[in-house]
Amino acid sequence: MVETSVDCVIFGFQHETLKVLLIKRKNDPSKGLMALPGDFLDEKTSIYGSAENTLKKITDLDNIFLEQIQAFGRVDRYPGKRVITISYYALINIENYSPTAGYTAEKLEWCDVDKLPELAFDHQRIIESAHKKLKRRVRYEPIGFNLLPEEFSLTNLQQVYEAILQIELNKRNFRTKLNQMKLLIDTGKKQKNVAHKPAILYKFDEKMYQQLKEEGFYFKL
Amino acid sequence: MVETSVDCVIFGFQHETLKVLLIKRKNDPSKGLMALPGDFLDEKTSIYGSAENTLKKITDLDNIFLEQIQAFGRVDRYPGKRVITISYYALINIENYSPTAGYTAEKLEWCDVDKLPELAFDHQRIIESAHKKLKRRVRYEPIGFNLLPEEFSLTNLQQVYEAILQIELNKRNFRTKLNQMKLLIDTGKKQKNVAHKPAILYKFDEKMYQQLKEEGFYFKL
DNA sequence: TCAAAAGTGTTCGATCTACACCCATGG
DNA sequence: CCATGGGTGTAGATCGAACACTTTTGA
Repeated sequence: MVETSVDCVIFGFQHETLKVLLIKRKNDPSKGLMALPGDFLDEKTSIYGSAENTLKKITDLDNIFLEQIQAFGRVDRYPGKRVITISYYALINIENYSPTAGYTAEKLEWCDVDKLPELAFDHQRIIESAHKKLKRRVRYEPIGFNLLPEEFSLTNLQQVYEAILQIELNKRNFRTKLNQMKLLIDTGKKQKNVAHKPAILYKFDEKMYQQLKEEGFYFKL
Repeated sequence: MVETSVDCVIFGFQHETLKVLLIKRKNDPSKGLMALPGDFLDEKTSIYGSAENTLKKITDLDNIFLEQIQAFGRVDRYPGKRVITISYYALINIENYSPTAGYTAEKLEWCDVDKLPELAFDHQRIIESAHKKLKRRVRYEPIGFNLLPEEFSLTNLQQVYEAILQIELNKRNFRTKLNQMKLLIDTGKKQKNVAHKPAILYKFDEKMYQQLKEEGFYFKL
């Protein structure tokens, strides 16, 4: 019999770098190694629901951006028995996150996406796939916002994109493009206590996004 | 216990339209309905391998472009028991295809991708996902070639892209772009017995593609 | 008054689009 | 010699990269 699990690649953004939330496994197999949070799939839960539950259990967050990556199913990916896994990636605002309950016994760690420790099973590959998918998705859907607090500056946003894509972007052009899209609302607020001209804080215009989406618009960075 | 199956969306190109290969189910559940070819996953086969086997059994073809779409796992997607499915899509040259053995008992049919009959389970949704994924993939990897015979004209190729993307493309610009990419080899041959200027036949330059890929090139239609 | 980062104007070249035109073949 | 689809040249618009510049704040 083939068993099925669900694993989550949880991305966060901190100190201008893209992070992944990993756990230290407290049980065999691969006890002690770092790994993606996940669970076995049970008969009464959809796979998407199962990913939501995993996310909730570990971060205590609801209503998070969550998208399937793909299924991984090589015969030898898991020791001892046949387990295929269906992987999801999530984008969260690291400020809202609070490590909780079910996972307190384990060590939780935000790791740099390009400085990963040794990982259990094929989780390294899964994270690579997740990052690759994110890189693509981010170019034609405005999902980068999910990694930021509700209010953010344009520089914050640019840094998110630079961290995800691992390239430098031109400030002038980045701002011009974002302006054209009309997806940002000026909150009227500004940064405080910064030793330079304070940046305007924006928020993402969810309604405009839905509207543009229906018109067949697509976000192009 | 959750069971796992693999389903294949097999795309072909004929009469200037994009087609999907469907079977008529000979057993319950959904006996008599049209559906995607697929199989249950067994313990000793990778999911990719299982998709390859399905493809081989139904088309007798090897070494085909085959890519995972995603897993579908709503609780009620399959009647009577819990079955999740992992879906793949394939691109084949319809001329090479020969319906064979394992499936002779069933009716096989190439259906227009936008005139689908009533389908079993959630296979309608799976095909829609496949088409959506194909639309995206085709814009940054030169996979359209897989739907054509070894030698083809530029008009053939343009029609493939128009059928996949369901839009009209400008002849002049399409050709200019393809020229820039240097992915085509002039075979020196021409069409015969056509009542107009015969078109030059090209083939896809596999080596050049690999080389460009390593250099980080990306095909942009 | 200085450093630091926010924010803007503008030029230049590449790319995309649209249209017009010529070419080779069978009937 | 005509209809048909193959194949090309080019002007104008649009887009993106790059650079230099002004602005506002805290120290």
